Amino acid sequence: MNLENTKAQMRKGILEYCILALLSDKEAYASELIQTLKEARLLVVEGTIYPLLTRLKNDGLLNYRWEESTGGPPRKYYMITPLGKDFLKELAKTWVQLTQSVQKVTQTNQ
Amino acid sequence: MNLENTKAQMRKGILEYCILALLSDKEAYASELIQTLKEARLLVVEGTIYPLLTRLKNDGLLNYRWEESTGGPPRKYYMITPLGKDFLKELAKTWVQLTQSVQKVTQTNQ
DNA sequence: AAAAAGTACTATGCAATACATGGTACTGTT
DNA sequence: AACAGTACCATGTATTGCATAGTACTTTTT
Repeated sequence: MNLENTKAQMRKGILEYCILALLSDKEAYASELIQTLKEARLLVVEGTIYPLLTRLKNDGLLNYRWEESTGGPPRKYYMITPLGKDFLKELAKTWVQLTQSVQKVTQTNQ
Repeated sequence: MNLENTKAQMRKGILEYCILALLSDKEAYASELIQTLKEARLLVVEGTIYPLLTRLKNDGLLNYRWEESTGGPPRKYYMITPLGKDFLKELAKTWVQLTQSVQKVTQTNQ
């Protein structure tokens, strides 16, 4: 049992929600998302985010377009789809309910 | 991509926290924990909780004692250890930080 | 001009975990 | 004796975060 591992487990399933939320605000490419999440102390790495974006795109929650970069290779800018917005709404509800449940269960002690 | 699946993913890693929190309040056996979590709308099933309790026990965060039941087979009452309490404190911190991060990332939209 | 460094995307494999499923064992009721 | 209810346990599967390694393009350094 290791704390870092448990932290990683807690992050599971939340990334989808965070990424959809960020992209519902404005489109972005992968490295940009990593940077934003890092600033919010949500550590994410390339090996996590690229497969996740591909998954979300394959499921019709995201789309992307290529854009040339001033330096470096072209970027894939991801944007949320209407289906993605619907899904985001559900995830937001789920998240609120989950935090309430955890609150309820953990409040008795300390 | 399926909402129920994503909900399950969100629950991941939170169960450990919830169970330690419940057991820090008072000892309990598996079916009792399932019932309590159910009442908090945190759905858990046997196949999830038994391996989890065993894992926490093997890692020294929990202990148990057998107790005869008035009806049915004897029960394993689990209780938290000092190490478990330390771990719980860390998990509580982690959870607070995580919810803050999610808040930060998801607040811009809607 | 060639080499190095930086940026961005992609592919593969592993480990951890929630859950489905099926099974064992004990008690009390019919 | 058969059945239902309670409680615990074992095995296999799917999903997912992450480590690792690799490709491709551009700019800077030598």
